[in-house]
Amino acid sequence: MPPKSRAEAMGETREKLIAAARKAFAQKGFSAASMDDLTADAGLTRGALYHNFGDKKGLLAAVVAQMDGEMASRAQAVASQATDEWAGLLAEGTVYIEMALDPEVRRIVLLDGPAFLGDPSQWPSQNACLELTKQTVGRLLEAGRMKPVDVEAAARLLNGAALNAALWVAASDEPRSVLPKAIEAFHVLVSGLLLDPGQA
Amino acid sequence: MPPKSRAEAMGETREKLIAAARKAFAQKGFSAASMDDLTADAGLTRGALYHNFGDKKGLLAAVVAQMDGEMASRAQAVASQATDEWAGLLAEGTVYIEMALDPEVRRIVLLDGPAFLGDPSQWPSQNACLELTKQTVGRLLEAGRMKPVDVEAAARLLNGAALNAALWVAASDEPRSVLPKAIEAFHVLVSGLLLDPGQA
DNA sequence: CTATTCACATACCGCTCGTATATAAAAGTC
DNA sequence: GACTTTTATATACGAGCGGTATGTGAATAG
Repeated sequence: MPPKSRAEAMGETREKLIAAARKAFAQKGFSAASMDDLTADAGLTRGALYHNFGDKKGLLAAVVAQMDGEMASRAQAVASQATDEWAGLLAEGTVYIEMALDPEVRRIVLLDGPAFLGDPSQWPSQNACLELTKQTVGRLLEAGRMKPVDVEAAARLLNGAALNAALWVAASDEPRSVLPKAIEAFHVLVSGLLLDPGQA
Repeated sequence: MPPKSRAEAMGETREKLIAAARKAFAQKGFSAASMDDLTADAGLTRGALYHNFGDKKGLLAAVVAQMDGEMASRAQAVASQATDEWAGLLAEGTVYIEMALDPEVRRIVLLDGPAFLGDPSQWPSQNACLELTKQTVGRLLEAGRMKPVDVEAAARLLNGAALNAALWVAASDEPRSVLPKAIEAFHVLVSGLLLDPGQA
């Protein structure tokens, strides 16, 4: 094994810290997670953390960016397998709801992220999930299949509805029985955007 | 002025602390707000706070309960003036969006509340806003004007969409020009729940 | 009038984040 | 290849935080 170059060694520590932070933030929440414990868990100290991410919020931003990217690519993979654009939008929303059942996603991306980093539209990661939904909505509008609405407004409402549905499902006593209700209600709600109900 | 009874004196300190907390939480956010500063601002010390609310989260819960109640009563007042139930639901959602433009509401009820107290459906305050929407949806379902969906699911999705729309509006560069877009998109989306589009 | 309760203040402790400093290894230079 | 510089990480320190344990004086009860 050749000696690691400086750049790739630093990349590894960044990955280790982000992985440890993901676990700690998901388990204890952002504000209750200790940076001493977190860095020790990664075999490092706070020195590495401050050098790489500036401060605690910088680390959160990096974690959120990573998870947001993962979520978006998964959503895109699902949507691309749909038969048409409209089915793709429905599938995209559905998979957002399902992904938000993961406690890690819920706590970090949906709760602590907005509370400590501000609105997702201003995140450094550019919020890949929201961008993806905007593109899908834009294509549907161009195809003349949707009522004329503002693209960004529609995307925000769709994401908001999906994510809130997921929070509800996750907090319920029997998530597995509540999930289909949430998905069905989401589909009904989204149908309001459809221009010609006969096409649905 | 007669000497204050013990009970009403305690009520006054509770009110003073809640008022000071509302201001502090809105300005600095829950986690950054200092309980020493906050209580001193109310002319008290942390002793009063721990005696009345148990801990910092207890104070947040009390603040959220108060604000949630205020929002629900305002929404009910607006909805009750609508011509029919359907218009009432639309008006209710619209006023939620508008209320969420208040920075105090946004920060405390929409961001810090869920992050530190968990899902709104489990708040001690019982979440009056959500309850109100559920009742409205329930009446529309009984009247046969809505597609058959789960009441709670529909209410959660509607609130989620409205609140997320508000977060988007508030974070935008020109809230005043974006607000009507959000409201219109909300109305279009909600129309998906309507059974007979001709009635809208 | 005495005894008790209790609402609030004070004192203290462990822990946390951020910074300032130290160190050792890689990278650059000739 | 030796010397200097850069820099990625570790260490040390201080200010401030929340929570608890304890003190205190006024309102209540008998």
